[in-house]
Amino acid sequence: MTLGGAHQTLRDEVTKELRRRILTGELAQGERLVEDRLAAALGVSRNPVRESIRVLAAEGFIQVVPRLGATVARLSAEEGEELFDVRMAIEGLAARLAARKRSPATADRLRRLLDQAREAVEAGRLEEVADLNTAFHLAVGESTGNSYLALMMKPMLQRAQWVFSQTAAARGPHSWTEHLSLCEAIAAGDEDEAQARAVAHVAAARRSFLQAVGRRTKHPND
Amino acid sequence: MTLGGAHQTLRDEVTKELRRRILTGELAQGERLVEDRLAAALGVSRNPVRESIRVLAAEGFIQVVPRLGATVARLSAEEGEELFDVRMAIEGLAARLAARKRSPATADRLRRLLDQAREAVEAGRLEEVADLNTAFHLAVGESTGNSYLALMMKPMLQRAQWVFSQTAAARGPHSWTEHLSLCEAIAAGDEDEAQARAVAHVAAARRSFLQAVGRRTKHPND
DNA sequence: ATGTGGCATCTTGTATACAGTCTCCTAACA
DNA sequence: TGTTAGGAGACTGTATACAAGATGCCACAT
Repeated sequence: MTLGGAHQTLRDEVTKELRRRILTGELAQGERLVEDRLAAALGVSRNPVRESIRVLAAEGFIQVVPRLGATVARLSAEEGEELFDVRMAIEGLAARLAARKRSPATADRLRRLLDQAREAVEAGRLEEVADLNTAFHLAVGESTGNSYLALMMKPMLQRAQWVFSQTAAARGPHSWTEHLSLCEAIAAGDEDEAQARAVAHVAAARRSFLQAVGRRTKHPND
Repeated sequence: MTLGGAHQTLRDEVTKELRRRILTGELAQGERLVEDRLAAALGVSRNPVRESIRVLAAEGFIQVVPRLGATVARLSAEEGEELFDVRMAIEGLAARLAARKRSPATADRLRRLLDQAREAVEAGRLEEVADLNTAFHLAVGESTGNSYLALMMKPMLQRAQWVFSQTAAARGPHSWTEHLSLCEAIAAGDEDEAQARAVAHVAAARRSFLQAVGRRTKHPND
């Protein structure tokens, strides 16, 4: 098949590939996903494609209308902005719980991800930077030991990555500094500070987003 | 087929039916889900069953191990308790945003759901009570106008329903009173109060849960 | 010119078939 | 008695086939 590398199941490979294409914009918002064509393009049968579509629909990347077919979901500016409200609540909680449950292994893992991200930035590997950014946020969620939190954060963070890639809203070195300070607060076990820094980080991301889409928030008092 | 009623697609019917069986405990934790047998039992082919399994796996109800098969997820007491942390964050946010965006239609809808729940309680229709409880919480999420919030809340609330059904932790009339006061705070547009009441409601639910599983929380300072 | 009915085509939904892998039992051997 | 090789059965992964609904175009009528 066209998909490279060692794989477990075609279904998983297809899911990853479709998700990647959506995140990078290779598959545009609203684009129709015809099972036959996707299957042929990926060199698989329709079955793995169909199962992938269900998964990505559950994650909110694809909209399915029975009998009519699947399309890449559309992402309005409002929907993009709304996501930040959810992120602040969830990632604030995640940072707090991660700080509460701090361990050297966790701190190491977070710092290592930040190192990798810095390297990727210096090498100009943009797509990898975005992936590592998401991985860092997810690692915070996983280090809480709260399995459902981690489970729900994964699609949320991927969606956040999508929001940024779709609006061409990039964040500069500020983001890295914010990650680092969050990491240290977690390592220090300072729950309040960790939550505050996570919330501030997401709020800063929202400002970048709003600037990119050229709108003002209607609720500046958040 | 065995599944009654008018349906759009078998896939959706199967998903609903499997979810229902998991929520009611008809399908027990850890129980193996053999595609062939499920398909035969529901009178459909394996394809709709497989697609359903992917959806329910994404929702966290089913665990899938490639080449080994699918099982109903296991829910430890710890995982049950952890869910309440997420719920407090998310439902607190939902209540706040619902209050901010209040409308007569929203208030009507919430009150109507509470009425139905009261009727179901009086008629002793337990399963319906649980469904209406979930529906109320979801309606709060939907009335925020934040589509992603509503999307992520749905599986979360279904999981919460599962947690309660699995631990035989029922809540008495307190729950109804708490819903009512939350409803009024939202209708009044009092953001702080709405959030506080939602958080308090979930916290009360957690106490019921902990009492049912006979454990003490390790973090009474939340 | 315009609206409408019907047919051809495309696409999804569902079922069936086949292949590969995992499990478990059995039996032979140390 | 314990251990391991082998093989039968069971189940998942993937592909293909068929059924049915949706779309769009064209001819025909007005």
